[in-house]
Amino acid sequence: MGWEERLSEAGWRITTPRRVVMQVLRRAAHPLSPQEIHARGRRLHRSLGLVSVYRALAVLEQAGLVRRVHQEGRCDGYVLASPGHHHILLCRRCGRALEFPGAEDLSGLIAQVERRTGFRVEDHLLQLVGLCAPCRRSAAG
Amino acid sequence: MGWEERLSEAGWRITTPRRVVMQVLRRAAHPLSPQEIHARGRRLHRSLGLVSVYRALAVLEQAGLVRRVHQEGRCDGYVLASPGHHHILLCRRCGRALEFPGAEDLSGLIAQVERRTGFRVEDHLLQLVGLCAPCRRSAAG
DNA sequence: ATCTTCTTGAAAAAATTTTTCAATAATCGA
DNA sequence: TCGATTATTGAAAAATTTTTTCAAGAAGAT
Repeated sequence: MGWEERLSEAGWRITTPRRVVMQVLRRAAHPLSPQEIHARGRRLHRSLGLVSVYRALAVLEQAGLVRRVHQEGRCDGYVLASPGHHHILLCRRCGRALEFPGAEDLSGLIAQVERRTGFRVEDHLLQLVGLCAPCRRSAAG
Repeated sequence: MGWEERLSEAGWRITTPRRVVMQVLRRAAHPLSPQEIHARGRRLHRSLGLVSVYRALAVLEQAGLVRRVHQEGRCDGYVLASPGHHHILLCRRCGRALEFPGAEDLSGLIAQVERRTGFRVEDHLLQLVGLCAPCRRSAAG
């Protein structure tokens, strides 16, 4: 099922700003801030307003089509999100963001946490930071 | 080793704003924004400026004494950080933040990621969201 | 006690995000 | 395909958050 269909089924309209944001993120090699999305988006749709980028991101994030990336210094980056749970791999050199599928891998850890703390874990945010394969090869750490 | 010593050894001075921020966070039951830290801090030190809170947080974070908490909507919350690597447990009901020690628990997952993607994982950010023990008992989901 | 230099607080500037509102465009039903 | 309905847009303004600047003040070393 395509993203447009998913948006529709969630009750949202398919509009030009939303299409443009998706397209910009699809082509992006690394997480983009609203400003960056706006700048690139205008090349596809001249009259695109920054406000609409903010609004589109909010809607797309709610629909699970887009994901916010959390970094030390900045938390304003967005990437495309595949359906299902994924972890994020962030390359500290080229900035590329990769998705890594699966949530089961954490079940052992989560069970341990629940046992020791009495916490009931419902969700999680996992981001791994390091060097992607190409950057590993081409560079001195 | 106390935090003051750790700060000193890292080359920073022990100042009133930094002391106040630490004290406020020590007493806090949940992550606080710079604004909130400022408001509470002024009760301990009248002339405390908001700018100094921002600056103190930056320094304390660099020194590993304070940690920023990343949430869906807001990423401006800070909590005290214990030495060593910890994961964060966030209660979605009362907002409390707990630390959970250990990084080894992820080694299996990390090895798997490295094997499958060629990524070299150097660091990670893991936050678990759910219900803490008291909230589990006292509340309907 | 004094000197050096890091740090502070206030004001201002910059940057980011949200609100408002009339105009526009997406979807639905005929 | 054409209207009618209503969500959505873009621009301006407002609100909020964060950073910069700089003279005055305080921390730490001698």
